[in-house]
Amino acid sequence: MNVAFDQTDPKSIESYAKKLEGKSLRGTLLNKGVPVSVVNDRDRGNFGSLLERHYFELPVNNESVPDFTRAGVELKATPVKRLKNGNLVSKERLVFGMIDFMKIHKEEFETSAFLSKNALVLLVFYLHEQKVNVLDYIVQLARLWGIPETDLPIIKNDWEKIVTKVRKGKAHEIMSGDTLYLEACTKAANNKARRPQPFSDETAKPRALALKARYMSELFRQLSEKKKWESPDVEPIVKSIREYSSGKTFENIVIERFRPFLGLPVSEIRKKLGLALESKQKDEFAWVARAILGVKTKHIEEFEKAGVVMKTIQLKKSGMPKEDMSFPIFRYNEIINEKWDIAENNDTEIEAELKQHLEQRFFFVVFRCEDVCKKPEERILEKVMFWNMPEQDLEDHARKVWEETIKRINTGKAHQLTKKSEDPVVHVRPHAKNGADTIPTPKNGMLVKKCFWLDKKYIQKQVRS
DNA sequence: GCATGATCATGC
DNA sequence: GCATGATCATGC
Repeated sequence: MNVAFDQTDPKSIESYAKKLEGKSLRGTLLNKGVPVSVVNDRDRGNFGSLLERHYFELPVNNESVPDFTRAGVELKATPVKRLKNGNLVSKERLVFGMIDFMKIHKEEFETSAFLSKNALVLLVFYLHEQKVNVLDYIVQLARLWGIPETDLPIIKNDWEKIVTKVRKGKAHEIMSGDTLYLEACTKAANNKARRPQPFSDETAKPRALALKARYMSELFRQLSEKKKWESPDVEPIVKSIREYSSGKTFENIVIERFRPFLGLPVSEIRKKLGLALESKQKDEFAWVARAILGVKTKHIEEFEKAGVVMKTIQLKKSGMPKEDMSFPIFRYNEIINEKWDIAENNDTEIEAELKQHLEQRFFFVVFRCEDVCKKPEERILEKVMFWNMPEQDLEDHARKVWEETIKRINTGKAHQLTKKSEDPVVHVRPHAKNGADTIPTPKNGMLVKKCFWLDKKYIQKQVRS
C-alpha cells in the first residue's frame, strides 16, 4: 500500500508527481528504496513504465479504466526535446488507446471510451536527450490536465471526423491530416499490418487516437509559462466558445470570417477593417488575412496547436499562381541521414523534414489579379480553403523526389537535383541570399542553399477543386 | 511563355 | 546572421 499520496485524490497525486520536477528517476527511485538491480534492468528504454511501476507503484493496467482508478486519473509520460534555438518542444504525439474500428462506430463522443478514460490526465513531461540513459532524463513538468473548454469543440469534431470515416466504410482512408488537434495516427509493429473494419471489405492500417505533437508543444509552452499575461504574440481566432453553437466547426468559423470579404479588392478590405490603406510589407497579404480572422498577432493559436500553415497564394488573371511554393532550405549533410518512415519510439532515426512539412494541414488564402498584377491593393480576395496533400502525391512525388535528392547528393551530383521538368509536383531549386550563400555538401564542396518547391501548376489544380 | 537560377525585404 | 516569404532576371 502506498502512503505517499492519496489514491482517491487527484490533487494529492499531482503533488506527489510534482516532486519529480527538475529531477531524474535514478536518484528518486534509489531514494525510495527501489533496488538498483530493478531500476537498472527492468523496463529499460521506457520512461513511462518505470514511472508507473516504481514511482507510483501502480499495477499493470491495460484496461479501459484510468491508471489511478479510484481517482479517475490517467497517467501519461511524454518527452520533450530541445531545438537548436534552445526552445523545448514536444518530441512526439501523445498516444491514447488503439481505435477499435468494430466498436467505435457505435459510440458517441460524450460517452466514448476515449473521453471516459482520459477525462483527467496526469501529464509528466520529461526532457529526452540523445545518448542519455532513460533513468537520467529530467522531468520538466508534472500537471493534471483535462481537455480545456476552448479546445473541446475542435477535439470533438476531430473525433467525429475519424468516426464518420469508419461509419462510411472508409477507415482505410483515414489520415492524420484530416483533423486538427486529435489525430488517428498509424500504430503498428510493421507497415503491412491491417485490421478489418465494419462497413467495408477493405482492411485498414491499425490506428490510435493521439494528440498531435504540435498540440502537445503548445500545451507544454502554455503550462510552463509562469506569467500568462506576458504570453508571446499568439492570439486565438475563436474568442468565445459560444461561437461553436449550432454545431459550427472551427473550419466553418474560419471560412465564415472570410465570406463578407470574398470578391473584394484588398484596398476595399483594408477600408472595411480600418487598416492603413497601403503596406510595403512583403507579407502584407498574410496580415490582411490575419486581420480578417480578427487576430492582431503574427501567430494564431488554433493554427499553432493544429500545425495549420497559412499560405497566401497570388493568382494571375489566368488562374495560374504567380509563383511556385517554397519550403525551408535543407542541409545537404543532414538530409542524407533522414528516413521517410521511422519506427516508433526510435531515438536514432530522423524523420524527413519534407514529409513533416507536407503532412501538415494548409490554409490557403487565394488572391487574384484582375488585370496586370502590378498594384497589390487591386488584387481580389478570391477564395480560402483548407488543404492537405493527398497521400498518393506524398508517396509518388514528394517521397520519390526526396529519395532522388539523397541519392544524387550521395553520388556527387548535389549540383544537379530534381528539376521542375522532372516532376510535376515537387522540385528542387536554390533559395539563398545570393550565389555566395552556400553550405557544405558531402561530395561537391560548398553549394548554394536549396529547398523543395511545390509546382505552381500543381497548386493551381489543388486550388481549383 | 516557361524553366531555371538567383535575389530581395523583413523580422527575429 | 539567418530563415522565410516573396519575387525577379535570363535565356531557351
